[in-house]
Amino acid sequence: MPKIVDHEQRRAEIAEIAAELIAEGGLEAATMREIARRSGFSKGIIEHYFDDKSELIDAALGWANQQYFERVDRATAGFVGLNALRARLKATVPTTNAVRSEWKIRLIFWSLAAIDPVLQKQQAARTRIAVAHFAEDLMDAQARGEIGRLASVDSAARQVLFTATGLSCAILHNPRAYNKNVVEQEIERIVASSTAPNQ
Amino acid sequence: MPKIVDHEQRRAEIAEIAAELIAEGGLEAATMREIARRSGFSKGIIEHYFDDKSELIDAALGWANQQYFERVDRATAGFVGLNALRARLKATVPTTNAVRSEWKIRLIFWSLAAIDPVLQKQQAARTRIAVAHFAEDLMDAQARGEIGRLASVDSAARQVLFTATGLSCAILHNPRAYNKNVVEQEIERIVASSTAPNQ
Amino acid sequence: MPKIVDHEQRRAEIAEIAAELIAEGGLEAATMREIARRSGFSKGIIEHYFDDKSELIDAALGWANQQYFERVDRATAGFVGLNALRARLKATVPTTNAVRSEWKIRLIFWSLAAIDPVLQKQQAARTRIAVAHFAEDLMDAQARGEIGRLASVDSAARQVLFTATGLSCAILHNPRAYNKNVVEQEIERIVASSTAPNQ
Amino acid sequence: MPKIVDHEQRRAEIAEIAAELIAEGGLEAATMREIARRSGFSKGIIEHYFDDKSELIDAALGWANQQYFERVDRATAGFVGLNALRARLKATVPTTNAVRSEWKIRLIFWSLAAIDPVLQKQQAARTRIAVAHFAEDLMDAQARGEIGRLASVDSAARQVLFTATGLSCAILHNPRAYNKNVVEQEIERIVASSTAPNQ
DNA sequence: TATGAATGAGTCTTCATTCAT
DNA sequence: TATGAATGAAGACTCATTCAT
Repeated sequence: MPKIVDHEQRRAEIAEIAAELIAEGGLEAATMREIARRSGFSKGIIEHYFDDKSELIDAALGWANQQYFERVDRATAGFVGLNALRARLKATVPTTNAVRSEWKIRLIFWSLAAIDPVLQKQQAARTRIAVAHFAEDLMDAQARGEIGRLASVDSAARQVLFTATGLSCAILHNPRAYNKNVVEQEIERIVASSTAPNQ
Repeated sequence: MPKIVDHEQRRAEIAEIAAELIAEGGLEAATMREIARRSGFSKGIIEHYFDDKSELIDAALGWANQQYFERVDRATAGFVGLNALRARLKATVPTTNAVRSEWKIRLIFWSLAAIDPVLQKQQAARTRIAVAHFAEDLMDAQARGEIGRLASVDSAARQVLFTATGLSCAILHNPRAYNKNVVEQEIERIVASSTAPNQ
Repeated sequence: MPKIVDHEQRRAEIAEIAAELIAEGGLEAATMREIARRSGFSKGIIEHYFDDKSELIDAALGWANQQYFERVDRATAGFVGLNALRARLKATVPTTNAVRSEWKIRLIFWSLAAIDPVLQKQQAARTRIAVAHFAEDLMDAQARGEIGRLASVDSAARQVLFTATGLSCAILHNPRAYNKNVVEQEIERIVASSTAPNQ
Repeated sequence: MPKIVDHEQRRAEIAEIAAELIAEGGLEAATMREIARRSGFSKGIIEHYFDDKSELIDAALGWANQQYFERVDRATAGFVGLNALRARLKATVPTTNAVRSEWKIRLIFWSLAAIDPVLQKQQAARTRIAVAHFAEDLMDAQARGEIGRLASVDSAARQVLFTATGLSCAILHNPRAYNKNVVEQEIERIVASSTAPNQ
């Protein structure tokens, strides 16, 4: 009779610790040894749940991304159109430590994806999903008459994503320059600029 | 008298090789051994030019950044206002292999900077310089009457940078989706959106 | 369950080998590689037992010192007063290869301690212990009437230690000049001189 | 016409710097690089004066020893008998930084000599010379009637050397416990004990 | 399921030494 | 006489991975 352990939950637990370590000290800091130490498991047990280190890293990055989508879902719940867009942006941009960690991991993932074609495809897919979410908000806004007719919703959505990405990177490297007010203004600018009539 | 070698040039030579390796395989690929191998020098000689690996990595990142500024300078030479802005954006976005490499390195640097406060300051400074360049273009455009009066040149310049950043990341992870035409359209969109009258 | 190994014993085993190497060829000879080779273990396993090389060296020095105290305890067992003092001195002075090795290590440790304040404290403490043992012998001798009343037992004990130290260094560097008889005479001189009535 | 440089003086200059480095950080600290750096000469020039590193180390140790004898000569000049003995001891024991450095180097040399037969012979010779000097003082003291007839001058001289050696090591590792007064008492004790009538 | 002992490749770094100029 | 460029061996250390128990 085997001891009952939820395999998936255990994997997630380990992946989360790996993600934490990555956020704290980069990929190099996430050694099997340290993951084992911090999780309280032995080195062997981790190998039991993850064949490989790369598999573990994948899981850590996946975990971080899942956190992102769950958080955005919570943040946008109950909102539609421009308000949903605002909430989505607010939940995306690194203003809290949790989101900062997320962005650290994301940048690391991006730099890996810039090299590895497999990760590149994953990333392209994620970008598509993110654009789709922004597009949905914009279409709702259009439908509700909050904004005028956009020449291309998709194009506007991409602009939102791009600008939010650049803003997030800037915040990440200069958090002090971006307090709550400044960030809100920047978000308003993104919303206004992407939904301007002639776009 | 010792063999005559231009110390600085030799440093740049090695830094370039390191930058190449980083662009090809990430920081991990840039081992002293591989740098030595590819440069044709022995391992020891690299220590002669760089006290430390971190010093070498710094030099590699610095080299990449210098390449960027030199390239942008060449690209914008002879242009003013919106045309300079267009040229600057075109030279920034990763449409050639050289610029792709640059962006790979930049992302790695950013992910390091997200963790290391010293690099963070460097990056914040670079962001300021980049914004200043975009702002200059916009002010010229204003002065020449190419665009209307901007509420805030600095704000518009930041928007340009942010969007260009996001666009560049997207191109990096999905180069096929961004052929010459698409990229040009995106650049036009950035220009139009940041200089729209109500901004 | 993992392979069962007595962690402490294994540490002692490795420390002993390190001590041997140090005695044979100085600190420089005690490389991790050589310790691994001679112990029959791989290089990596030594890290498993010692975080650091300095920790390993500490252990080696500690091992040597422990050997010393155990040997002296055995040598003085059953003796009291002057006879204990004689036995203690005899067991201290490098007349056998084992004790020679011990003194080699001791000198290396002393030269390290001359530079490193932490080791200096350790050494000062060891000196105090050694003096205390000699003092005990002298007090017993006094109590038993073997010798007259000493002006200062502690002072006499220090003199014993100092002279024995100098003698040991001399023997170490000129073993041929100090055969069994000569050494015994020297020991007698130390005993006589430190317990002379007017001291 | 070659540049005029006093070969021997230059050697001594370099040897002194090496000795300094050894006293500060042990043998390991005396790298060719650091010696070159601190002396202001290039690495190559040092090789010009010393074929080998070991030759340089020898010179450094020799320099330190020479300093010792010169200093003792100065200290004992004008003194005879017991006063010369006292002055000699005072000049031997590490109460100043210069002498401390000397003892640090001496201990390092001793630990090398414990391993290397060649150095061992050198050291044995030095010991003989030191004993001879102490013996001379004692014979003068005898001749002048300062002390009674010694059973063996040589034996007493050796005792002086041994005790002074042990005392010096103790001071080296616990300088605070040995202020000027304590050291003078210890020296008096050495003199008294080695010249006691029944010795 | 779980442990941690053991391995060995690989990393950066330091160093004495050689040699062209 | 003098420089410092260049070499290559050797050092400590880290790490993912394997495996006996």
